[in-house]
Amino acid sequence: MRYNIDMNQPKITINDIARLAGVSKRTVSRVINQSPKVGELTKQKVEQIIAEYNYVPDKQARGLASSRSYLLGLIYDQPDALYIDEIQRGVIDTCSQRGYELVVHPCKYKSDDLNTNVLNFVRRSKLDGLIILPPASEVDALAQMLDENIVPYVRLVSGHTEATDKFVMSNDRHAASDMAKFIVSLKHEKIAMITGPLNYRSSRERYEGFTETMASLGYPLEANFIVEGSNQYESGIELGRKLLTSDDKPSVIFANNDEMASGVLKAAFELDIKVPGQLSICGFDDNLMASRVIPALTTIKRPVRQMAKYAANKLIAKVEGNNPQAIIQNCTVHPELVIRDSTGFKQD
Amino acid sequence: MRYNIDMNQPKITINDIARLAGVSKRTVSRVINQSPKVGELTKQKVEQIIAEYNYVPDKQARGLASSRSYLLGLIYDQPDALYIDEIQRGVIDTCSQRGYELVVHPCKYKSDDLNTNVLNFVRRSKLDGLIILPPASEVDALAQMLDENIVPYVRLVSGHTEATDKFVMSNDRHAASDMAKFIVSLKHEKIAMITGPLNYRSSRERYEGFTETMASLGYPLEANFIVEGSNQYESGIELGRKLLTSDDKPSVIFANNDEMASGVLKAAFELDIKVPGQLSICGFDDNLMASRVIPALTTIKRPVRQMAKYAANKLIAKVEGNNPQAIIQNCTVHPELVIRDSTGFKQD
DNA sequence: CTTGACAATGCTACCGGTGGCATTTAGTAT
DNA sequence: ATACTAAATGCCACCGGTAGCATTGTCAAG
Repeated sequence: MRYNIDMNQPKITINDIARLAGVSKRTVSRVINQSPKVGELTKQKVEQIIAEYNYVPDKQARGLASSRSYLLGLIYDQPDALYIDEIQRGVIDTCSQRGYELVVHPCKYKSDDLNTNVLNFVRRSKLDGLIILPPASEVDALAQMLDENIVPYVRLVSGHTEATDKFVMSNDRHAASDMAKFIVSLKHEKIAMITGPLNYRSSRERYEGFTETMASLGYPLEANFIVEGSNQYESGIELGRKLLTSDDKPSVIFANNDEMASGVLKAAFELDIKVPGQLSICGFDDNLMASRVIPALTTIKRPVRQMAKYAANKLIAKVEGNNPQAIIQNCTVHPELVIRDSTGFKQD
Repeated sequence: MRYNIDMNQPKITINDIARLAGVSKRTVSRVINQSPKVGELTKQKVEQIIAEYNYVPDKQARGLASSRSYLLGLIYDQPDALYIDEIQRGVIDTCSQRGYELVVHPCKYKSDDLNTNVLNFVRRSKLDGLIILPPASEVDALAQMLDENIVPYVRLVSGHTEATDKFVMSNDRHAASDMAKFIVSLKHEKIAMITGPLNYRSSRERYEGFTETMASLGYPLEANFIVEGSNQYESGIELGRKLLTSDDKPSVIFANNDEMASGVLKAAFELDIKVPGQLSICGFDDNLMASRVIPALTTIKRPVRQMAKYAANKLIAKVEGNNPQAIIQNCTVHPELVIRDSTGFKQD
């Protein structure tokens, strides 16, 4: 069996290519870097030789000379492995197309030394840029530090911002609004929401999108039907239990994410409340669990992979500096309602 | 606000350290690489300066000169994001301690060009070594190719092998055997198993461990109570449905993994079969879902993080070449039974 | 026919380390 | 004291690229 590449045979370098093409290495370098000041003819000649010998410039040498690494970093904290996995695959897709590699870096976003930690990470491997996932992406101090140190980055966030060069956005507000409309269409009137931590932008977006739409449709949420959770499963259980054991029970609970929605489901089960018969439950994210849980959750699906690709492309555009267009392109993504089995018409 | 590191201020290099310590850069290099041929006194002096100036050698320069990259690659395919996330965190833990970075590389393990793909990956970034996750870790052709190309690697697998220098192992057989004993202790007699694809080593280990122990305890499984699944959720639903609609129903189903066990649970729900009342269900892996599903699954927990650390340490040992001890150390991990709500005594 | 301007290409000094070999220093046997 | 050897350290070429500047070539304007 043969492979295209044989690491045993001495690696060909830019010098070899230069010699074979009968030009100087400087010219080969120009071709590699798509410099405009190369004769069309020479360019073709060199490119042909490069292709013929399957030459790939050495990233380390390139990096050493140009202080670049062709390495992108992914900063995340989130315990939601499914989300991260999806992101990674999306980023890697476009990374490998464009000659970059992805280095992953989990961290605790609310630790005091987040900044130092991340900066060290960048510095250790001379990373060319960073993609930052929520909730770390919401830490402005981090972004500011990166700005100060001239480290290119792209943040994935919920909500809208004008700084399109630094964000890939998800219109969670609109999606939450859709959820509100859907719930109203089911004739429910006693509606509760378990929000995420309201210091998170994503939580606020969803919360506001939902409650505002609800109000505008004539069903403003009662104060005691709005509770703030932690986005954790356990929090869903606890708050679900609380909502479902009060005298005045809601007939539908919208949770800020699927984790908590699953928790609510668990609480309902414990309390012997039928879903969706006596209670409808909705989540947000459409993570894997959402469809595995019984009954499967009605939720909102974000095009996570797409966001990842947007982010990678934008970041690479920033790193490479050409194509200013791509840098400022508005990358906003629109999550969609997914109706499954955890919701139903109001029963009396 | 100040950070330890300021990327704006010119980076200090080995030359600076050499000058400050009053020695040649070669000596500093020796200190960095822990060469034994440095005087104790000079060594301390240099180390002190290094610490004082927070000097970190440039990976690219180092790599260029020594043809190393301080980058480790993680090869995986598996759709189980939770598993991958856990592995990543484990690997990264030890990586960062030892000065390495992790580059991730998802791929389709049964594609024809797996070998070329992986080799390209290694070559592109001059990776120092590879950690290979199942099922890609079971592809011998891949390992062989890596051997031929002198790429260090460690494979994570289920089962045992003597080549302790190339594997981190999980004793799934023993764990499956424990599961068998547990089930027998619950007085069940009609026992079914949904295996994984039997061309996977892990599936065979679990299958054999379970059925052999069952037989030795006097409850050999009937042929029609052994069915082969794909490890996917859907497969669990389908096979669960099949087993539970036959005339002769099992009172317990052991699935090769939690994904399929969840599928079985779903099937039971559809068929209005109570779990664990009428049917007990067990899984394997203890992935996140196992505890979220209702009822929570009795399953087997692998110390995944630990395996990841073992793998990273072994790989680094191979890469660095010193410490032959660590290279051949037997890294076998023992998964444990986790009893939750999906199993119960046989009812009549 | 010169000269200038611009395009195309080459020369070469780095980038920040490593490693082979030379050199210096110190310790030991004779 | 002298020669010899091992330990400690320095010198310098090199890893494979990039980039500033020099050089060569071409064509049009003067």
